[in-house]
Order: sequence, then C-alpha cells, then structure tokens
Amino acid sequence: MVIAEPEPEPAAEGALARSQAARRRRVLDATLQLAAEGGFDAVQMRDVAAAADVALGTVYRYFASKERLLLEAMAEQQADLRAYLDVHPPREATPVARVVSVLRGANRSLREYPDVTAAMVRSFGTAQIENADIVRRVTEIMTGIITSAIHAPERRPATEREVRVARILMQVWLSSLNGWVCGVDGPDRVDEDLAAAAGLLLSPRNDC
Amino acid sequence: MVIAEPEPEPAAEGALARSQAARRRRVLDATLQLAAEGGFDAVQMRDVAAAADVALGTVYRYFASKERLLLEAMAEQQADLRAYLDVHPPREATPVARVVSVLRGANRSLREYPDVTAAMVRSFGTAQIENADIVRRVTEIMTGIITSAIHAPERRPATEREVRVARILMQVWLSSLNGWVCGVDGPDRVDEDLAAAAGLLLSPRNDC
DNA sequence: ACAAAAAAAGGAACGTGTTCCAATTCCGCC
DNA sequence: GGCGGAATTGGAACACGTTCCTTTTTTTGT
Repeated sequence: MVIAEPEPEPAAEGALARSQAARRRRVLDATLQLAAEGGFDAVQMRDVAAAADVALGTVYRYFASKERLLLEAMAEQQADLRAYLDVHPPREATPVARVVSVLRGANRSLREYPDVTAAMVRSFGTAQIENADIVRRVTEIMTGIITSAIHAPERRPATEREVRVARILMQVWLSSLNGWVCGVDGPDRVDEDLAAAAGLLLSPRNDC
Repeated sequence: MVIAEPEPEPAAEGALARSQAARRRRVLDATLQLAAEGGFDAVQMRDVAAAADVALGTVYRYFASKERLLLEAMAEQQADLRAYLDVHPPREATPVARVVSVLRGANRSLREYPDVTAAMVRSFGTAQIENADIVRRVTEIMTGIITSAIHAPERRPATEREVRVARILMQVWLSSLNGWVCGVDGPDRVDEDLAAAAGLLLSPRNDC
C-alpha cells in the first residue's frame, strides 16, 4: 500500500471520473445540507439538483431515487464513524463499557443534526428491495462497529456469540432511533435502551 | 329495525355512529384487501375509497394519511393477536420456549400475507410525529404480548427486568421484520433472530 | 484538431398523496 | 314532518418524486 502516484485502480480514468466524483459529492453534500435545514421533506429532488448545481436528471443518474440518495448518505456517515473508531478505539476496560461508550458517542453526533438523522432513519425504514444492498451495507457497518467495540483491543476474530450479540444491539439501536425520530421517545431513550441491552447481553456473569 | 337492545355505552349513538363505524370498517377492509393484492403501492387512496364505496375525502376524514391508515390497520392486527393470546396462552414450560412459540406463531401469520406485512412495516418505519400515538400503541401491544409470554401463567406483575427484556425483543422483532420486508434477509431470519435473542436474554443461567 | 460517443442540461409531463370546495344527502331534534 | 347542522359526495387542483425527450456540452480516441 504505497501512496501511489499513478492511482492504483479504483480511481483511475482521467477527467471524466474526476468530474463525476465531484458531481456525486456535490449531490450528497446538497442532500445533507437540505436535510440539516428541514429534514426529509426539505430534501426535494429539484432543490438537491439546484443546490448541487446539477440537472435533475443528473441526480437520478447518480442515485436512482430519493430513498437511495439518503441511504447512500447514511452509509457514508456510518463508514466515516467506523473509520474514526478504527483510529480512536474506545479505551474502556470491559466490553459493556466500550460498547456503551461508542454508541453514546455516535448518538451524540446524531443528536446534533436531528433532522438529518430523522431523514436517514426514515429512508432506512421505508427501504424497498431495490435498495437491499445499501441497507445491508449499513447494517453490516453498524454491526461491525459494535463487534469491534465488544472485543476491542484483542485481535482475535469475533466469536459467534459476539456476532449475535452485536446484531441484536444493532437492531435495538435502529429500532430505538426510529422511536426517537418519530417522536415516540426522547433522544435519551436511545442511550438508555442500548445501555440496558448491552448490560443484559454482555455483563460478565453472562459470559460463557 | 333495531337489532340491538340499548347498546351499553361505548357504541351508543344511534344510526350515525353505526354507519360511521361501518364506513371505517369498510375503509380498513379495503386497505387490507388492496395491500394483500399488491402491497404498499397498491394501497392507493383513490382505490381504497372506491373499494370501500366511499368518497376520497371521507377516507381522509377517518384517517389523516395513508401512513395513518396502515398504522391503524397494524394496531388492529396486533390487538387481535394479543386478544387471541389472552385466550390461548402458550403452554410451554420455560419463558424462552413460550416467547419463541408465540413469536413464531405471529410470524407464521405475517408470512401468509407478506405484502400486507410489508406495507405495515414500511408505514411503521416512516412514521412521523403526527402518528407517534399509534406507533406507541403498536409497540406497547407488541411489548405486552412478549411480556405475557415471558411470565405466562403467573399472575404477578412483570419485573423490571422482564419489561426491559420484552422491549428489547420487541425492537429486535421490528428490526428483523424490516430486514425481511426490504429483502435483506429471508423470512426465516426473523424467527432465528428472535430465538437467538430470547435465548441470550432469557436463558435460565441469566436469571438473577 | 476533429468526429463519435457519452454525459449533462433543461424542461415537459405523469402519477399519486393530499387539500379544498360546492353541492348534496343524512341525522337528530323540535 | 320539517329544519339546521354535520357528514358525504364528486371532482378539481396542487406538490413532489419520477420519467422521458431533445439539445448542448464534455470526453475520448485517432
């Protein structure tokens, strides 16, 4: 993994790919911008196109639907979180503490832009089959984040039990976020749910 | 042509309330019918109105939005399940077995009408603040179903731990259904997730 | 530097959820 | 039995996601 001059492979392709990447980025940024200002309803495709300085048809060339657009933004956000955590892993001593710490931090970020979170969670909740791939990607990233937090500094592969626990926590996380964004529970409830679940699933006395 | 004696109280009000109740029912039935045939997208408000033999504006008088319509149908469905289980409680010996049994049964029903389930779960996943009340009602019914299954024949009130476990299982259930209806996982995965979670949360060795 | 191909622009048009309104029908009550 | 108000009807109209088409611009290969 040299910091190669000639772009290894995935980037490649001269001007076209560059301008396309830039366009894609502008569209995603416009999406986040609009979502931050007015949530899901403010992310109107015509406005996204205008804000990204791109034609409406172009938005659709890059993202097949509004749902997809928001889901890709969500996937990117989660991937960023994962990357950050790879560099700054939780330092707590126990799995429970690490998981709770990581998820509290994530939720703190999500709460700073509640409308963005709401838009993403809502897209997640309506996802159709044609977006199964990104939904899977998002859930895998979230599960991975939790798995890493569970068996933090250790380099061994996750046990099957850990993977199952991580999946449950991911599901609790998503459900709880859904409860928050649709106004059933306050934002603190997300942390509480996760702490409770982590406690029940990861407490030392439950380790086999 | 009164058939009923003097209706006790909740029904009350003569012809008006009766015809309104009938209208509401027709709308809900039309919704389920259309959902069964073509899922969420087939539940088009104009079609619902036509199938229920009612004007479009009338549908909106009874249900503020398509989302609300489907959520009320979902609440009713869950309430029915709950009522059924009150009469036919699970007979298994352990909490885990009872919970698994109840949820498997519920999922079996849901799988018979996958498009209906998909429409409902999808509405649930997009719920907005104005529908927080039904979303809460649905989650409470689902949690209640699970709580009852956990401490089945016993008549004591649920312990705090049981309530927390039930909530987690409810969240896993919802997330897993979401994964199924958006094509990320097969329908069996719902049962597997719930069995795994119930096992981890309710196994005897975890009882305190 | 030019021709062919690909991408983007610009904008019209369609479908469906939702809103609104005028006209009509129905209900409860005097 | 008729009156006042509420409920219902029927349908027009609007908003926004999505599709489609034509024209223009950009990119690539020679």
